[in-house]
Amino acid sequence: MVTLSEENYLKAIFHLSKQDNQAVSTNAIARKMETKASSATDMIKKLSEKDFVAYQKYRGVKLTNNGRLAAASVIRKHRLWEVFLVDKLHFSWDEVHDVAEQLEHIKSEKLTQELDSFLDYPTKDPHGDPIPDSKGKIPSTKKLLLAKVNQSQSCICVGVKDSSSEFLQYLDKYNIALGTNIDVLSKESYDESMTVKINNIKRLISKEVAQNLFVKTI
Amino acid sequence: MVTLSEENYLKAIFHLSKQDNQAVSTNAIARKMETKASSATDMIKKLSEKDFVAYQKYRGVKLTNNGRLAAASVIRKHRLWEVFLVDKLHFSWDEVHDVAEQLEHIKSEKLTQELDSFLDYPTKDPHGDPIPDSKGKIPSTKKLLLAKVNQSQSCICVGVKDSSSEFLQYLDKYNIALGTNIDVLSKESYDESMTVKINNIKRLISKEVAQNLFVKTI
DNA sequence: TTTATAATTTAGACAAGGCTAAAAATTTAT
DNA sequence: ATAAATTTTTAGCCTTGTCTAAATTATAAA
Repeated sequence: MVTLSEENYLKAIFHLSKQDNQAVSTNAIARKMETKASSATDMIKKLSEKDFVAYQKYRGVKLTNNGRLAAASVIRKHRLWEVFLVDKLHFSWDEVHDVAEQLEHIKSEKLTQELDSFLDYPTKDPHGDPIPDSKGKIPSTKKLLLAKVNQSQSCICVGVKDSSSEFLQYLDKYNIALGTNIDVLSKESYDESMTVKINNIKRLISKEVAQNLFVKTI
Repeated sequence: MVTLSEENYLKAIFHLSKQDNQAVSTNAIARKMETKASSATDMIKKLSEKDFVAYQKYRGVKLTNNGRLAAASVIRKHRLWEVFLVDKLHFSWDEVHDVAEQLEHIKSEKLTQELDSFLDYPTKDPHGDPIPDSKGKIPSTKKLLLAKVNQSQSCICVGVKDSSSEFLQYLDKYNIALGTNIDVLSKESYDESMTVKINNIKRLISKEVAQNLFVKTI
């Protein structure tokens, strides 16, 4: 049995630890939940008690496998309901959040499954965020080389193909790091170079660079 | 602002006071809510405080207009969701209750309206119960003469056609009053009399009586 | 019309979640 | 390496909704 409040905390922790399941600080959780650090500490103890998080005093928390599944389940429901509201009930994408925030806590395995089927197994919610499957697996937007990204598409840097220090230093020099947003403005067919915008600054990227940088589109 | 628990109590009171908005006892409420009389008393005070019920110590409660509207809104949502579950998500009529019990508390006027429209403005839920409209009005199952009720149907006494004192005295004598439950066991075609069960006692009702008693089926 | 029984309310306690203020641990800066 | 600043935890209190036990009021029976 997981309470409504616990579900909300799990969701918050999940979103904060996003990428590599890093430890999340008490303050970060409190900030996200719009509550006080002392309240967050109290809840962290409960979640730890129930084996949803691994907790060490003053060291923050990490989701356990258990906790990750519980969080994914709530997020799955939230996003499925968003699809329902937009696709079937004429809600606009900016109206769905508050209602989905309530609907995500409805407990019924059958309901979730049938809703998923009714909506024809969507993989993204109206905001483009991926919908976890019934096993809690999130269809990660798969990475591709920057060179493959189309004109006027945006993407986020997620890795490198060439991991030589020369290349990494090059990236560093031009402020390209994991998570950096890159807008592809135009592509030159002659030399396969591209003009991009990074941190609001236009740059020219050569074929060599574009073919060694992994991104995911957004 | 009405809490989840308050909504459940309002619903219980509404169902208990059904017909003519009679006063409902603390014990009856506690029984329906599967809780203790002392807890019911506590909640009754809160509901009274918020003007959802008129309360006199030791005398039970009646819903105020306010309370009736709030209760009807919850029941409306409950029944609309039941229709949704059965019509769109392949639930059977006996699986819907627990889920609808959760969904009925979702707060969003737009959601309710759009759901109503999506379902094509149903007037009855899958169990045949009427769905209150957006103003809280319940399409009352219209009354009919007892003589018209079919075999093995149950109904509730709601009025008389003949209001002579002779007839009323007759009804009194056999414990038939407003709200009395009548099960029609069988009908005799020869003289149009019927065998009914009232308060667990079998009785024969003549054509004359059956044609002067209004009931509604349940 | 008293008395016994049943219904209702009050008093005091508890768990869940949250808050404030103060103490303790960790980081950062000198 | 300390001192100062920040983060985190603890302690104690509050509210909601619930419970048990005891007191009070209503109702039914003799």
